[in-house]
Amino acid sequence: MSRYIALVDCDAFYVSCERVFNPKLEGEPVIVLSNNDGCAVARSNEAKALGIKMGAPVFQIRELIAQHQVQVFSSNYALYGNLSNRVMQTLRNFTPEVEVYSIDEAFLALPGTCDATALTTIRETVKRWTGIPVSIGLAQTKTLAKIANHQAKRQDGICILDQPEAVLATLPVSEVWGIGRQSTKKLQAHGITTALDLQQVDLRWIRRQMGIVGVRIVQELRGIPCLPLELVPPLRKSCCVSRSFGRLVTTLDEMQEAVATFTARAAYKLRRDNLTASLLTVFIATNRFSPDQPYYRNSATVGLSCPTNDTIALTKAALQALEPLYRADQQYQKAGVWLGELTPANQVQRDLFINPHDQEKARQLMRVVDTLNRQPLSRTAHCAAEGLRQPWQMRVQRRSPRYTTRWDELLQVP
DNA sequence: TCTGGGGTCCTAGGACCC
DNA sequence: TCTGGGGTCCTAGGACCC
Repeated sequence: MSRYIALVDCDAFYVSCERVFNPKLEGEPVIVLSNNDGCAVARSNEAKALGIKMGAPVFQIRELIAQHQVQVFSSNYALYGNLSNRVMQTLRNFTPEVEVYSIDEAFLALPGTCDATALTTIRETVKRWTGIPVSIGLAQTKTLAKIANHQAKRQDGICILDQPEAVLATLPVSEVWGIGRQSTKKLQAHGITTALDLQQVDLRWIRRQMGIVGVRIVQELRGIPCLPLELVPPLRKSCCVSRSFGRLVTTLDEMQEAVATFTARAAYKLRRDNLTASLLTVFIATNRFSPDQPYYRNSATVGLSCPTNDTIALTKAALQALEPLYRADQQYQKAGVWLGELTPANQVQRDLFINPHDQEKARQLMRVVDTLNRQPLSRTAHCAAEGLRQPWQMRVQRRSPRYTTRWDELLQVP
C-alpha cells in the first residue's frame, strides 16, 4: 500500500488538559462540563465506568458525582485551545500532511511503510512534549481510520486496520462515522445492523436511500478514499456566537446587552480572520425543556449595505433586528448572533455612500480596541450597549486557572 | 433550579428562464 | 386547446460532526 491515513485522537481531551496541570487527578473520576456548566462533555475512563454518559445534564448525575467524589470542572477553552495547538505542532514533526479536524483530532497522511513502531513513536512523543495521551488508528481511508482509532482506544492506544472485515462485523452500524440516529433507524429497518452489512450493500440502493453521502461512506468502508485530506482549512462561510444565560432574561435591556456582547465577539472573530459579513441574523429562544411554558423562538435577518466587520455597525444592525423579536411576556434562556455571506476583507467593494475617510477612522478604532483586548476574553474596551455587570452571563463555577495564557494564572510550585 | 456551542454539507422544491 | 424539456439559482430544512 502506498499511503495510509492515520487518525490521532486525544484521549478524553479536556480531562487530559486538566490533568497536565493537576496530576492528582490521575486515576480519579473527572468530568468537564459544557458552557454554562450544563452537561458533561468530557469524561475520564473512571467517570465513564461510573456510567456517566456523554452529554449527560449535570443535574441528573448530581448523586453520582457526590457519591463517587467525581472531580468536576467548567470548560476552560483558553487552556484547551493552547494545548491543542501544541499537540498539532508536535504532529507536524512527523509529516507535513496534517488535517486538523477538531480541537482534539487530526488526520495524518503516512507512508505505506508505516508500522506499529512508528505509531508508538508518535504517541510517546506527543505525550512527552505536551502531556496529552493520544490514540492512533491507521487504515486506508478516513472512515476506516476512525474505526481503527475506535479499536485503538480499547487496546493499547494503537491499531492498524489492514483487513477490516473482522472488525466491521462486530461494529454496530451506528458507530460508523457519518451514520447518525436517522440513518441508523433507516438502515436497521432494512436489516443492516453492522458496519460489515453496510460495506456490502448495493451502491445503487444506498444512493437512493442516503444520497451521495451514503455512497461515499460505503466506498470508504471498502477502502476506496472519497474524503480527501484538507490540508489548508477552507474559508469559513459563517460565524456564530450564542450562549445560554446563567439565569433567565426577561427585560429588553438585558437582552440588548447580551446581543450586543455576542455581536462584539463575532465581529472580533471576523477581524481576527480578516473577513467581513453581509448578513446578520439575531435569534432568541425560551427554554425548550420547560414543561409549563410554550417554546418560543424567533429570528430576524438583516442585510448590510456594505460588508463589514466593524463592531459598531454590526451592533446597530443587531439591535435593530432584535427589536421586533422581543416579547415582554417571555422568559428567555438563550440568544445568539449569526454572521453570514463572509468574504475576505480585502475584497470588499467600496460603498459609494460611505466617506472613505470615516471608514478608515472606524478601522483604526477597531485596531485599537483589539489591541487593548488582546488578553483572551478581556473586556478592557467595549461598547456601552454591552453593559457592565452582565447579570445574564453564563455560569462558570469550577474553571481551573488559565495556566498557559495568563501571567497571573501561571502554575505555582510551592 | 439545573439540558452546550459552532460548524458543514446535501437535498428538495420553488421561481424563473429559454 | 395543447401544456416539453432542460437548465440555474435560491432557500429552508434535515442530518451529521465534535
